[in-house]
Amino acid sequence: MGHALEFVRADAIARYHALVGDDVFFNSGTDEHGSKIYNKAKELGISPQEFVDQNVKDFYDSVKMFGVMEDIHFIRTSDPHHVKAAQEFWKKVSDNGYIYKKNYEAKYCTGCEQEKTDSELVDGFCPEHPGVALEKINEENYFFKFSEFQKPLLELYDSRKDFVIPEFRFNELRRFVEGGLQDFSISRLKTKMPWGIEVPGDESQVMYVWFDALVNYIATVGYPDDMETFEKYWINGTPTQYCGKDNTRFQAAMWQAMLLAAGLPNSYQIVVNGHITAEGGVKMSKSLGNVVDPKEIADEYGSDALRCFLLKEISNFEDSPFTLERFKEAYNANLANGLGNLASRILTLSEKYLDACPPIPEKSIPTEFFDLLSKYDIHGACEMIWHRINALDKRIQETAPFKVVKEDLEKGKELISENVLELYTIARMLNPIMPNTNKVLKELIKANKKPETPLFLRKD
RNA sequence: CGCGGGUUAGAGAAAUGGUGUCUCGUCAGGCUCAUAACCUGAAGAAGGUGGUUCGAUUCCACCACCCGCAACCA
Repeated sequence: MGHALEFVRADAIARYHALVGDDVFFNSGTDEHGSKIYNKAKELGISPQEFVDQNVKDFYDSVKMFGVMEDIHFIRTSDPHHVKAAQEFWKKVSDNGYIYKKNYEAKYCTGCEQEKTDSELVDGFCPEHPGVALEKINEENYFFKFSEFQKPLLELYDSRKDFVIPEFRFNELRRFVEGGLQDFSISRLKTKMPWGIEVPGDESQVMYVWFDALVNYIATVGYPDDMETFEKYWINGTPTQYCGKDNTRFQAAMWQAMLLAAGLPNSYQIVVNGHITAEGGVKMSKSLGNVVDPKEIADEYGSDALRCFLLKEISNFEDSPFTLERFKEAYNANLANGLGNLASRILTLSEKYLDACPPIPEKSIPTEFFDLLSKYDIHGACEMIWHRINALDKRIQETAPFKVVKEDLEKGKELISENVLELYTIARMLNPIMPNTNKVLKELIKANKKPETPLFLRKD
């Protein structure tokens, strides 16, 4: 579900930019390297490549499932182009003197047959094998001189007031960087973890997964082959990254340091979402049985309904709960009783009394709406739409065109036309939020036809 | 005193230094164009203690509770 949230929010912003005429390059991708993938594939008895090839289908499915823009670019970190980009990037960073080889001491739990990080240990022991002493194993890894980037990063943060959205995440990040940075291991011995991108000039090592994965942001816009596209969208554009709050450091600190190390311009903005939780703010987890599958929601209610919930009911940046109960409630209120019913009552009148759809003005979306979206206040933008929906319902009640039209046809037609036009504006504003509904509603209005079946059927 | 976030009606959210807004739910009334929908009205709320202020839900301090993070899983 968290994945769906990021996908849909990024898509809404991309659609907003497209709507105001910006040239949008919208990208998403999958990390396909790393030990998790490798182990899982081994478990299934297939090659890692076969495994990720299978997984990628889910990803393409979700484009439809979540109503994501069809011209989205999609990068896989196992793409040859990405592999080349990652190696090229590595060389750049290495040539600039920010990569070195160092002995790396790992703690290995013989009980789990796994390396353990300090944060995983409890009182110096593996929590699952508290009696078993940890073995220390040594290996040579490549390290990235992250520590040298404290100052440059802080300078970057100072020079870009809105570099990380929202502000409180930015503060959090700044504190982290101010607290001092340590160099990171960025490679693994191939003999231990063969599924990764080979380190240039060293066949015995592969890149550590996040190092290669982060490069996808520039690989997708052409780096290093198509520098024209790269220049257009990365150097001269406003490359904006979306991530969950758990990913802030990787995107807003490490990746930025890596870009500096390679002598490339930084990202423009990092937008950080909160997490979706289950009932009561607890984590969604299979063991607790509180997982809600976005695909099931989209199947039953449609992608627009899912999007509407994720964009309108989920907080912009804080954690928010997603439960089936809340979803249904919101669906019935916002879509069935609200938007759907409103469209139905207006279009029934217009089909009956108007000869054709009244002339539609070229532009009618208020600039305040775009202002909200430019600040990533998607929730606020939705509030604005639903405020208009409510106001229109109210106006119909008060002006009673259904009554007036029987006494004074011309006056009644005038009232109905006004309502149709307002409905059209609402439909337009739905473009970034609910792209299908935006289309369907505009078509109905132009054809002066009431919906044959309810736009959003009430569910009990 | 490791860092950060949160605490607003029964539930979920928003805004705000001066009548506290929205959605769901509850109660009463209205309308009939509409998807048993829609409109109006009512009841119902700021964790605690101090401080700044003419005035604090909003700013500050402290306390309580909840939640993230604390770096090689991304």
